[in-house]
Amino acid sequence: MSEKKAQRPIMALLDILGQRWVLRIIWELRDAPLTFRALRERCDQISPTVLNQRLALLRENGLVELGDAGYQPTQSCRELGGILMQLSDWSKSWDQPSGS
Amino acid sequence: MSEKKAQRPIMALLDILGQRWVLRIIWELRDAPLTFRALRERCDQISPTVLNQRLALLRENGLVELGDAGYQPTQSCRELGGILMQLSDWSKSWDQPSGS
DNA sequence: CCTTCTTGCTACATATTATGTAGCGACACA
DNA sequence: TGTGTCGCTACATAATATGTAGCAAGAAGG
Repeated sequence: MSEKKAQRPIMALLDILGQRWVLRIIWELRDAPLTFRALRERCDQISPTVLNQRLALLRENGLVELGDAGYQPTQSCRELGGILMQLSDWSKSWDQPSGS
Repeated sequence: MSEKKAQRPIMALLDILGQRWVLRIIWELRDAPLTFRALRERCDQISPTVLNQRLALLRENGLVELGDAGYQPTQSCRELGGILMQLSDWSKSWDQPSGS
């Protein structure tokens, strides 16, 4: 496949989080486990192809796991989710443009 | 263009940060301003087409600005960069897979 | 004026990635 | 034997990124 892997952890992390839908998936799993299909609905009906690719990636990297109730963040990822909560807080005071 | 804009701030933010190279760009600008070309080099020679698109996006959203010394994060974005630093800290204790 | 830098950025053909829709195989309940 | 769910796959089409070349503008020197 000839894919190069980032050397420093932060680079590897940014590589993963920077992929489309990844941040969103982690965000949607923040509260309760979701089934594959429920997760699709939360993510604007993302195509199952990509959702599966992302979930595989997140599972390989120990961020998400599939339990009885559906997909859920691992213990490790829950700390990461806490950081996303800070993003949420920050975004509330963020001065967005009012739509071109 | 028919692009839909996310309603809640966090969604809008995740939409932006979830685009390829965006997290990386913000990360690379954390210390000192960088010129367009210097930024390209830092980002593994990302194609100028995409770099320009992302910089335009970040500028429209008040996250990055072009000063005399090059591109730099806005005051607002510097807080966001602080959150990325937490990601960096977290990544150090993150248990990555040892390469397939 | 004429080079020779560097700057931000654009053009465009090619390659990679995502979307949308249909549906499979397994399991549960009736 | 239906009817429902589940995770997930196939595949054609559309959207996005890559890689390379190069333009126009500004500064510095001769």
